[in-house]
Amino acid sequence: MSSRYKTKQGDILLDYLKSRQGSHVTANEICEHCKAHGTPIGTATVYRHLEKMVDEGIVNKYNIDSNSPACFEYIGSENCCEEMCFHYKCEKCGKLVHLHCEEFKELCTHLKEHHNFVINPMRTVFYGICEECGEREK
Amino acid sequence: MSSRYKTKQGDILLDYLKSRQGSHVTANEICEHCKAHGTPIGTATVYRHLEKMVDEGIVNKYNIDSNSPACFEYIGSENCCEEMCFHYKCEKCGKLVHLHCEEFKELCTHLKEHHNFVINPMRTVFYGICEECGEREK
DNA sequence: TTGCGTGCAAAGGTTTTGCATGGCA
DNA sequence: TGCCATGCAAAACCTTTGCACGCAA
Repeated sequence: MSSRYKTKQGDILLDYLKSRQGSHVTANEICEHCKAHGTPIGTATVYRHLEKMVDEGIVNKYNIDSNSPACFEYIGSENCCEEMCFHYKCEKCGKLVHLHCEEFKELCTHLKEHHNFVINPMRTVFYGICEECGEREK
Repeated sequence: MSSRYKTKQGDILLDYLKSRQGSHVTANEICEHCKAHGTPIGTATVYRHLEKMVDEGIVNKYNIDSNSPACFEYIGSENCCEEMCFHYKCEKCGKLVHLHCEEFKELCTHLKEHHNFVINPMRTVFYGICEECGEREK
């Protein structure tokens, strides 16, 4: 955490998120995990930390369905930002893939020039079906 | 509606959704509209119809943010997929904008050809800062 | 000591559900 | 007549907020 104060709860949360890197977690799952490990953390605290991390760009938040809880995923701080990478997530297997691609850069430029929209690559995720899952369905 | 019974409420809802084709509406907006037009329809009824229409595939449902209401959009029975529309959402003001754009189609093609990823435009939302909010910050 | 972090409980907002009533066929 | 649709109110859920207390620096 790059919060002002370093706290036990912040450390635990960050560690847990890191340990789950590559998959996603709900706020409730985090709470359950902490409780099960003898260090319960209040829901509000969990949400407050998650929000902060999302702002910092080290965690992504996905809203899959308005009725199911949001999913969070640790993505770290070093990769991406200036590199203009983006992510796509497979709706079938849940795999999250990082891509560096000129084509995406072009789209960003286009959005900016023609639609005056400055994209935030950290938060934008493409949903769809990945190669493996596509093959499997044939 | 292709429900079992044809009802006044079903007709009104479908008509309204059709009249808003190309944009999206929340359940609450629908309720307000109906109330304002002298034919109030219960929230539960609105949701029940929307759910049915989504199942039938004539309406799309977008979940932008876990805290804001879901958006619904009439797409009819045939078009959608070839239209390749997409959405972008402003992180500042929360505005959701709906675009039909060739550039996006190209990105989809590219992702498919070079990365073997078949994008789902229904679910993909671009996040960033819109024109107005960008201006305001200068 | 200062002021952020925490946790509880309550609030806020969206969506679903139970149930009695109304309306279509 | 039989059964689905409706609407109200309440429930269910996720998430945020208010507030008093605890803890880091």
